Amino acid sequence: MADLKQIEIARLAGVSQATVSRVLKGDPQVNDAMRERVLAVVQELGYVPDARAQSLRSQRTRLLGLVVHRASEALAGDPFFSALIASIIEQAGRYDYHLCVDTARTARSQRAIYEELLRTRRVDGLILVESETHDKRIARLSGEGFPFVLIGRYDPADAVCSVDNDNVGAAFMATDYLIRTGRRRIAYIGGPAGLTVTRDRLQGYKNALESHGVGYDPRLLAFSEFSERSAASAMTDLLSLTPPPDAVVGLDDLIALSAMREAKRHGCRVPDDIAFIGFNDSPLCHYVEPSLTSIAVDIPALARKATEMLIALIEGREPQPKRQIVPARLVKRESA
Amino acid sequence: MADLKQIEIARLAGVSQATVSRVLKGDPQVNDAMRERVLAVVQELGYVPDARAQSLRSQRTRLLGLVVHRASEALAGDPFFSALIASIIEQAGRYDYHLCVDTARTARSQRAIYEELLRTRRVDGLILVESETHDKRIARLSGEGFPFVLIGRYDPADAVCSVDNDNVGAAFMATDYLIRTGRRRIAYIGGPAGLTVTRDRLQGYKNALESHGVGYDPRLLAFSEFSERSAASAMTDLLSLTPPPDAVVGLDDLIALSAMREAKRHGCRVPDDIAFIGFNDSPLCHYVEPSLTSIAVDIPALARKATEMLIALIEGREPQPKRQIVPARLVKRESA
DNA sequence: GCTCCCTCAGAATACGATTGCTATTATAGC
DNA sequence: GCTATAATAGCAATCGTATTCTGAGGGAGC
Repeated sequence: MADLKQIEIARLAGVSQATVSRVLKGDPQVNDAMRERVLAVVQELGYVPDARAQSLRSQRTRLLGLVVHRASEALAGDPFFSALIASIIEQAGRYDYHLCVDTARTARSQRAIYEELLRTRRVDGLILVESETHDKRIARLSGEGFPFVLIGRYDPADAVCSVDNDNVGAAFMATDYLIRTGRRRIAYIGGPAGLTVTRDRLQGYKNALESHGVGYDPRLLAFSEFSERSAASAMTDLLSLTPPPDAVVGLDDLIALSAMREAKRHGCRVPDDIAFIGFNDSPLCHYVEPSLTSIAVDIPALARKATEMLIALIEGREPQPKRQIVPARLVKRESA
Repeated sequence: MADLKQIEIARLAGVSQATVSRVLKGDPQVNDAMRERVLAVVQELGYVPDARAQSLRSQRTRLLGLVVHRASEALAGDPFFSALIASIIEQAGRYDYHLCVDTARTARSQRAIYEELLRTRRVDGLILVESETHDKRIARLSGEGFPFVLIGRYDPADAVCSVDNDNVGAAFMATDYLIRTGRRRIAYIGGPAGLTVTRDRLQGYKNALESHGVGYDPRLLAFSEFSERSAASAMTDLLSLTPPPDAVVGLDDLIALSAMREAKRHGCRVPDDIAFIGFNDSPLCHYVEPSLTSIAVDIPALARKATEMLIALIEGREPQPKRQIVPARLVKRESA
């Protein structure tokens, strides 16, 4: 059953191996009668071509690589990644590609990823997620002309293919919603100040304030590390203002959630006294109390665009545009 | 830089291509001086062998396949899978293997997995997660002698390699704990009835009841899909019993949380009126209110054993024993 | 000095599928 | 009837590496 080769099919069908190959590739230069004959044998024996040989000959593995720049422990707890992986698998499958996933946490494994996946031609292209310290790698990738696409990072300066959420628009949406529902002293708790995502969402926040003529108060800005304590402490500071904020836009669900907890601990009622909005619409949002209103990132769209761009690159087409933005969506729950 | 072949290295080092191959494979039958000479050229040019050619020649791709029998939407929200994937990647990497992930939910994708991954020899072996008990594919895999390992399923009858949590023991632990803390009408919300994990945990639940002489009431059993709605609806049904349950063992954290939420919506106080225990100890458990007591599954151990067994099979060693059990641990929080 | 053995590197081949080129046949056009 | 043309299948080279086979060279032992 297993371990059949084209040449055996050819022998049994009384044709040459080249003909079997042509039939399987759907080559029109094959007579119908002969095609039938070959297909009958293929069907009967359940022959499937050997991907290894095809890869060598065609110089294509039909394998995409997904590299996540995060330690596996951090990856482990984050549902964003299982969603992303699942979506990419699904999209890749539509084009007969498979997905090879790797994490690049240590320096050693970073080298490993790039060398072992890419230079060895094990995959036809790469999708990179959450790359931060990789500037040199990206330059190298571009330099070698290897097909790759970034998710969640962009650099207007370079002509690299990327897909990202509409962070400015998403923060605008959150802030706009809060203003429309009567909030006026809206605080923003960002992540580390250096991150693009922190800056972009701050911009969206400011845009919304301005578009409604709501005054911008820099004291309502806070920047937090990605830790529960840091977010809680930022919240405490905000609550000491007079008057205190009546709403908070958090950089992500965990920051918003930690802030919300802290506010409750200070006796604030949510959403009556103060409203909260997070980002990512993680499963967490459903389960906390009050449930957290959040800006949903359209992960399937992110995956679809990234996959399609990458496959286009692999197959020699030039994707237009090189940078794609996926719109976000407000998921209203109890906290705002 | 790219697209170097052994033969070019050979030419530059003034040796034959075979020698280059030998040096790279660490063949001892090669003179030190010549080895140095070759390695110098390899280093300088940054040559890496082509994995496609190696695969064809060696009949090994050094790629493991991970097949998850769940729709991508269900996979998406579940942190268990990102943890599992991350751990398997890490373990596989220690043996210089990479991981190819696929989902198998639709008939089309099932065919895709088995035909395209395995029969095409695209991967050297498979790890199957959450396969249903009556899976014909598994019989076929065994029949064709392909290396594969099951996670979360076993069948004492067949000699298939598998790794599983101690589901019976874990559910026993949960139920036993509830009984010891005074609960008597303990409900069990399983997943789909065909899954081994559903059955095993049910068994552990029954064992605990029996060992304490607590009566077993089949009306306290419910089976849910992996969706919030389904779990909530199961909970609603359970609450309509008289008397209602005073505790719930959920198949996983998401099911337990959905049920807990639903119970609270019905006015139940947790844990006073009703206690909840989930499985997987996902990050979620910390953040909900009350925080969820959960049975922690040792995912890294699961991944390590599965990966090691699979690689053993691939490399022709017979793993002993064929079935491995990973113990669980109770993480006590507020909900029970 | 000769044989024997041992070490080691090169030549040749295999892995299984694809594809450019060629050979054959059929058909048409004159 | 003969050539031009098209249709179609086969031959053989090729993809880049691993490995078997072969042979050259050197040292040891008599």
